[in-house]
Amino acid sequence: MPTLLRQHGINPTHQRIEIAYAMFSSHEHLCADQIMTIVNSRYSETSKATVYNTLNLFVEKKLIREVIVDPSKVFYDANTIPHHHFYNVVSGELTDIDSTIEISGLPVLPSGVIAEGIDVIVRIRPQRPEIAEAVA
Amino acid sequence: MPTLLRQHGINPTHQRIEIAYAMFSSHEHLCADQIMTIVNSRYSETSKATVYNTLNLFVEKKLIREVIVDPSKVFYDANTIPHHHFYNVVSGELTDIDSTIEISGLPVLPSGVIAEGIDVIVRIRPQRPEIAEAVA
DNA sequence: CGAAACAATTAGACAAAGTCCAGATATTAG
DNA sequence: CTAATATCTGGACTTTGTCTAATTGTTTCG
Repeated sequence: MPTLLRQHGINPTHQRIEIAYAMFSSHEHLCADQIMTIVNSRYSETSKATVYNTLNLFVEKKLIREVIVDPSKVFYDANTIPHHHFYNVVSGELTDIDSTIEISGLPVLPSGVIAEGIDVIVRIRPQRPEIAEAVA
Repeated sequence: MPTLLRQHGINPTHQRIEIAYAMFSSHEHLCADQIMTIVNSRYSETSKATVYNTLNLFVEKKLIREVIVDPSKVFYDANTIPHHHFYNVVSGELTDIDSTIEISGLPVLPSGVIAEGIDVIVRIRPQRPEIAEAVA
């Protein structure tokens, strides 16, 4: 893990290793708050500021990426290989789409800008939302 | 405008008409805060709570739709015809993609869920970000 | 070794978006 | 007119995230 951080130009400190470990061992999409809980679950203490700083640093260094689908919080994805997502608008659950999606008909970019990436989000909801809501 | 609201099952009150008017006369993507400014720019007073309640009501009644691209605020789109967006990650600007985009290779949905819609977001950034940042 | 110099972390104050609530106002029905 | 219902309001509150100033940790190098 320290090697992985160094490969991305990140000085591997204790807290950064813990946070990277949390990100890469969970194969879910976590938000800052969840990371903070995981990292502080044993006994150690990593501050909120450090969790946020570190996640932003990881994004900047392209170790992980942000997924913006929930109006109230950012998800982080340890998988930086281009792929897309299902987002359950009722439960807030975010999952990977495994198949390869082809997009055609993309327009020419406005001049002066370059593309940074394409996000495809398939918004889904339970067939019987009452049930899903009752469970939650 | 009252007719449009009624067609969507919305009781047209003074505030709701003002907010709908703001949404439909601007051909940009506005956020709650901007709507509030517009609606209160003349002399009238519409409270924050009403702006948020009304926008949520409009979304629920499918008069407008939410666009989630910015980690800190929700944009609203008066155009409910399926279409996709450019999002300038540096300036925060959100614009429509005019061309028709075809998506193939979509997976089967997980069982028990139905699709609500598909969002394609092409994230863009200025070629020389330093300049764009300096301007902003 | 020990003292600068620099990097990273921390607690807590702060900011912004959005929700909630209890009371005040409108509106409608009869 | 009055009761019932719908809507609106200010302000307190919550949540996510940022900022800052002080502290701690780590290098460097004489």
